[in-house]
Amino acid sequence: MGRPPCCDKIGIKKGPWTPEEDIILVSYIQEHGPGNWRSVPTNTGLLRCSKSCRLRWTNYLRPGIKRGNFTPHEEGMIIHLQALLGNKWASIASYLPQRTDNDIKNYWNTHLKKKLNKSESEERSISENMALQTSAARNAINHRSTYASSTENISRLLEGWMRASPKSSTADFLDQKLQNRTNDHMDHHNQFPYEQLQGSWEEGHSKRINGDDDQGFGVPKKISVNNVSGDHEDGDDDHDHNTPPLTFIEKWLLEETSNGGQMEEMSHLMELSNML
DNA sequence: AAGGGTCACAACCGCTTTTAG
DNA sequence: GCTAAAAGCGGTTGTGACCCT
Repeated sequence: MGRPPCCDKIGIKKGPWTPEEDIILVSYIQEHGPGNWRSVPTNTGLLRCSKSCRLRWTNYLRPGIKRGNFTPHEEGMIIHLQALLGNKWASIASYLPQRTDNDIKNYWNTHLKKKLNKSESEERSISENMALQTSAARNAINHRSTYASSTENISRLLEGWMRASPKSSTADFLDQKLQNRTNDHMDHHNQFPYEQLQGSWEEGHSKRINGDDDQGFGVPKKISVNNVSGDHEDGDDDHDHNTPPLTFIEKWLLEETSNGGQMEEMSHLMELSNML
């Protein structure tokens, strides 16, 4: 038959995680690595279901997560990607490696949706006067162009994003937290393998970006069909080693930045994305 | 200062897909 | 190949913080 049940539902704790629970979970993952979530509650004694442990790790405790305000660049990326991919938050998050899908989803629901609705209605009132086309695709394109022309030096930001070592605020925070709370127990700077965890995670991300991961996200793969050929054959070995090749969307963002608009190309892209 | 409204975000719920037995 | 649990994902909710009157 199937697998044994992961955890019985009786006695499962719900609600916000306490710092103590966080420490237990992080310590366990430090030792055993992420994965095999079924065994986490049993082995740690946490009164949480495996699902809750996984979510807590991926959305909050995982190293490399950037918290706090979204940069205009990130905001623009999300708007772009949402217009292209829809509410595929996990796929969108794969292009923003320091943000979680949950974070992006929350930011979209609380900030960007309202923002776009507002500007959309403003645009609609203008377009009524000017008798412009008001198809959703064109609206989306206009939003993107506004974004692109208003953000400063996106290509630099993107480059920074691609190269940034996610020595994260989360890691620092946890380091600090662990140090504060369990000062007597361990030497965190030596024992906490953030670099290892980050490394494996980055590798995974890089694979996804490159489309090498057979079990990776479907959407970027689809997009890679349209990928500009020659990305990998540009001959810059250092680039290949240090930064993943640019995907279709990343290239597009860079090009848009340098060319401030490209409405026709965008229309074409929207048509393409609608076909996918 | 107090109370009501709004916002932001962590966490949960439920559905779908993947995988182990 | 089938079944059932694990894992993944998107939608929704609960709650604390903040703002306004």
